[in-house]
Amino acid sequence: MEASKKTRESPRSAAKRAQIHQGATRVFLAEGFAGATTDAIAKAAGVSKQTLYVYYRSKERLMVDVLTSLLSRLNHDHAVLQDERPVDSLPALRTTLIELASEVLETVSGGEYLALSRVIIADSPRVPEIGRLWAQTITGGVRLRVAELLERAREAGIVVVDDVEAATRLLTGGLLTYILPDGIVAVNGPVAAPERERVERIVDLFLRATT
Amino acid sequence: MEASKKTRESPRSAAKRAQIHQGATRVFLAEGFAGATTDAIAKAAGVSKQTLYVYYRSKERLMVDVLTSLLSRLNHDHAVLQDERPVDSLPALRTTLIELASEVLETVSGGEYLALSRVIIADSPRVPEIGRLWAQTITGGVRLRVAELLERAREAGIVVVDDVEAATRLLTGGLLTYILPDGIVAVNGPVAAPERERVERIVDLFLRATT
DNA sequence: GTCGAATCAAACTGAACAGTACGGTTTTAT
DNA sequence: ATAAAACCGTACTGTTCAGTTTGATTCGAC
Repeated sequence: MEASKKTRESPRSAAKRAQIHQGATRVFLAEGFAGATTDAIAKAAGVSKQTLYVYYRSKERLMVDVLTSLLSRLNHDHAVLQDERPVDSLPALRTTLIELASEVLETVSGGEYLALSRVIIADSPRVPEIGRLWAQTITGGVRLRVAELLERAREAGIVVVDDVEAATRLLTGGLLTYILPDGIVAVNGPVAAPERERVERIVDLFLRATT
Repeated sequence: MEASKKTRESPRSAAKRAQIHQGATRVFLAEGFAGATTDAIAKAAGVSKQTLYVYYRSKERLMVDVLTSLLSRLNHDHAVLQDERPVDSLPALRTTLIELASEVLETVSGGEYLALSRVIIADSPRVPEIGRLWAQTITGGVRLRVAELLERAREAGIVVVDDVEAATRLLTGGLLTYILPDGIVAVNGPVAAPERERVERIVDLFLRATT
């Protein structure tokens, strides 16, 4: 038996809260902030509107919570952004970069990431901190990661780069063009991620500039 | 029915229409579609709401008109996208690419382009043709242009590129990272365009991969 | 000056929607 | 079994806003 006292705080049951969160995620991604009505969210979550307002004080709070979780989840899904990877030989660096690129492009070309980005960009004037978080999350994270890999490879004498920042921009930007200017407005489902071979060609081209 | 009489067409005076158009542009860029009220637009244009609805049948029509004009204007401002440029020597190619990059980055980092992009991205689910137009307008246009320049340079034996598309993506993407993932959510005015020297470094790095 | 077209200001209509109130039903703990 | 807590559905409130109506005023041609 638990001796926990029933403190009357906002969350009564974590499961219910998750259920609302989940329904709201679907509706916000599909409709954006303005387009998502609280009635629709309640219905999608299988919950009465009343209950929704017990768990979340306002529609805006709910959305910030939903977007933040989504960003955090998308970020943590990327082992390649966290794990140690070998860069101690040119083939190793090449493999690492290709893996990183493929994995990230996979995520970023999914309908979920694109829809999320659309919502965040639209509302960034109103909720600027979410905008900043978004910019840091995948694209920014990848840039940091690539910069770090290149730096290590340079110290190991594998590559020659006098301007790590420029090199990083070149590679990450080159990869993301497949998604970002185009996919963001391609509304009909996810956009096609470039095939592995194409990614390899870009990485190889990039490596020609650094050796 | 008599086809005689005077057909009451939408525009009565081109000047008034332009006046409304101009006011609406300001308000839409600042507030987005949802945030812009027709009252605010009428006020900004110095026109009564009544008159506004004489010239435009709905708020949506007005916005499509405004966005389309903006895109077209931004596009035609770029001489470097239209004019013939020399690529018959490596220094000439280099200069051409740097000029192209600088000019485009100048436009694209301006608050107007970023605000416009935000609005279009937000509403692309509702008005997909504007989204497509946007993707083709500057970023897409630059990509076509760079591809063409590289192709010509390759035929002239100036550079070695076995995959023009990959090379194009690498360069344009590398340049646009300065703006696109970051600037789009940086709401406080325009974002800093990279200085000339930085642009030169990216172009030089890119050229190392193609020679 | 006169007449009609264009414009203006302000009030109105109807719909959408965030958030609340309320009365009834289910769940959970004891 | 019982009561409290959580939940449900529906209806209500107040507000915002696109688009319309009204009725008055200005402008331009003749």
